[in-house]
Amino acid sequence: MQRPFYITTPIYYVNDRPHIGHAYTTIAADLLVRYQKLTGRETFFLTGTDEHGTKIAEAAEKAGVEPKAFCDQVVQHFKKSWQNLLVSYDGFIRTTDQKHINSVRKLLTILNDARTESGEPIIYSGTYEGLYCTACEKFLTERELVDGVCPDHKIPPTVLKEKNYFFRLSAYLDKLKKLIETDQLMIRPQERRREVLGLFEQGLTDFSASREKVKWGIPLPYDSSQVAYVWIEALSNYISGIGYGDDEDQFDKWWRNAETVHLMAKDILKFHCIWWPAMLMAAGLPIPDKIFLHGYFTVDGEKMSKTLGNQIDPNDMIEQFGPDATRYLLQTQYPFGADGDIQKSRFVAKYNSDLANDLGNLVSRVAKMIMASFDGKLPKPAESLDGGDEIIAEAEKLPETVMAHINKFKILAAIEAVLGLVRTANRFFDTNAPWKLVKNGSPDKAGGVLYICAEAIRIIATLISPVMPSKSLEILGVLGLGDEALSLDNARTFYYLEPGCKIKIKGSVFPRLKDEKKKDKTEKKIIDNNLLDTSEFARAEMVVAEVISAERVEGADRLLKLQIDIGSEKRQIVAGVAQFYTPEEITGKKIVVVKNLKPAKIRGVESNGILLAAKKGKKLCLVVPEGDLPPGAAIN
RNA sequence: GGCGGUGUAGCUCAGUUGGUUAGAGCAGCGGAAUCAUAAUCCGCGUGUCCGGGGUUCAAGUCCCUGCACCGCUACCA
Repeated sequence: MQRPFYITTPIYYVNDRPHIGHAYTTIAADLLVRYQKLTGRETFFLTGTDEHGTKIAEAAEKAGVEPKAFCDQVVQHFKKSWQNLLVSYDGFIRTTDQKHINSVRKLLTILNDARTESGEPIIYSGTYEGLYCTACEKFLTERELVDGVCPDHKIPPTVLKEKNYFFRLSAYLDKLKKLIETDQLMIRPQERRREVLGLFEQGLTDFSASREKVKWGIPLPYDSSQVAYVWIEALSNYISGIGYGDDEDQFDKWWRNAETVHLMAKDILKFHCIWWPAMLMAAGLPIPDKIFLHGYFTVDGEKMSKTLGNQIDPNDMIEQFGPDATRYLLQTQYPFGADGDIQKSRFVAKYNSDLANDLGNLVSRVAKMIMASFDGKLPKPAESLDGGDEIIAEAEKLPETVMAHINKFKILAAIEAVLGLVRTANRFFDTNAPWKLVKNGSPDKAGGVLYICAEAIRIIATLISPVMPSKSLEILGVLGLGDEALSLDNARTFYYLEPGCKIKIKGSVFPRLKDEKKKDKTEKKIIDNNLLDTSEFARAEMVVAEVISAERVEGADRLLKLQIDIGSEKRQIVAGVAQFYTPEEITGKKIVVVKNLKPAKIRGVESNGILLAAKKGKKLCLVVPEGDLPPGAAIN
């Protein structure tokens, strides 16, 4: 008997609607769990939402509702999206659920009482020092500051200390490192595992376990003036969602006795691969078995961004391709785990070649011929068909091949293996040409060809069902089967279909799509939102300037410090062009600068203005006046 | 600059612990067939496996080095 299988996605922060990134991870998890289910394994799939924190509280206030009510609304978008994408989770944990809160409080209590092997408390009190904006009532990172002031309130933050509890991560580092090295905590892909091990070399410090100033959160059981730190709270969802502190039997089953897998994108590597196992060790709980971190994708070679207008909305894809093909297309763009590029132009081509031409057409030609030549009844198998033994062998071997890939998270390889059988079946159909056999008076032989193809289709539909759950059922329906047929065991055995069973097909399973480009609509929308008033544009005072001298800024490889002449005066600016221009090259050039920009300090160097340059990918060019104009000439 | 990654056919990528003539899909060209969603099937690729060293009987596959690119990170007003 196999161990039960437990898989999670991260919980998603509800300050955002679900986007393609969320969808990608969640579809992958759903697909992996469905494959496990095919083998007959008991499975549990947990996803959910992260709903605490200052940002949420603020967003709720803006919307004029209580935080909880605000979250309730956003959560519906997530649930709806997952439903639309055929994601079938077993648990949906919200960090505002009472059972989550209870669970976190239990964990915190245990951690607070626990001691390290050398007898030190795991949780200790310390001070956190940071930049605090009194108007926001929150700590800001240096990165968030604009010109050294709070971007919202334009006031400088004060350096403030607050009491925090800390988690003694340092006590677990050696042990944890060994667990990772020995794969007892299996981190995949390998490059991510190396990255984690690299973090140990770079030094890891204890982290905050609580915050004092945050209000929307879970108060510590032992100090109600503090709230559990976001990562402590969020990571706990993986156990609160399966009964920790609530239903011990369930927790035993899914955490202590199951194979536990966390799936996520690589950005949250440190928290999951280091903090989370350390917390569990401190609490005396088992660590997860596997952590898989998939990569990031770009769209048409560029990072997704609103200004580029190259985002992919899962809902748009569903509208164009349907939920099954959307899942298929997203998972076949590049290998799972690696970084990759999604090219929208490939969607239609891939859909047509794989799904319409190969799979859909196979189903169609086989079913229609059975209907036309065999009265819609599945004919009997026949002997000695050209390539018959080979296709049967390939089909019977396929379940093992597919699962071997899936168990290594090689989703693309698994899918391609299934598609291989589709191609074999089309080839088999062609070489035996049953339509000729019918005409030549060998209907039995023709029937045998069709029987083998029908069986291949059944096995294909079963093995692709985790990727395309509803389309697979539609295909099985053509063969007169339902979801009871969906199991790996059934896929392993040929001659499952009874000769004589009714075969019927209505339309096309995957109708061919026209390859046309009609995305102008969305592009226009984005431009409209960005329209400027003439007066707004005029606020930027641009002038021609001459570079008098230039030098590199020490310790920064992108920065040049420029002394420039703007006619009325000489001033200094800092520009991020060092990778494209040497100081010598840029000296003497006439450039365009915005002169009425707030002064700023960059890398400790004062900058009074910004120069104009055009950049695309790896190329950057200064914007220069086409003719000869003196410094100070205004640009309108 | 630090850490990590990548570099194989026009494009997207496979190439397992080093071992025979380096593969697949897509696109392209030519042909066959007409059951089927103008879908399918067959044939066609001498690719400096980024460059340079090295280890080895043997390297796309290991080691060193250089270059290019990507991600995170610091700095990009």
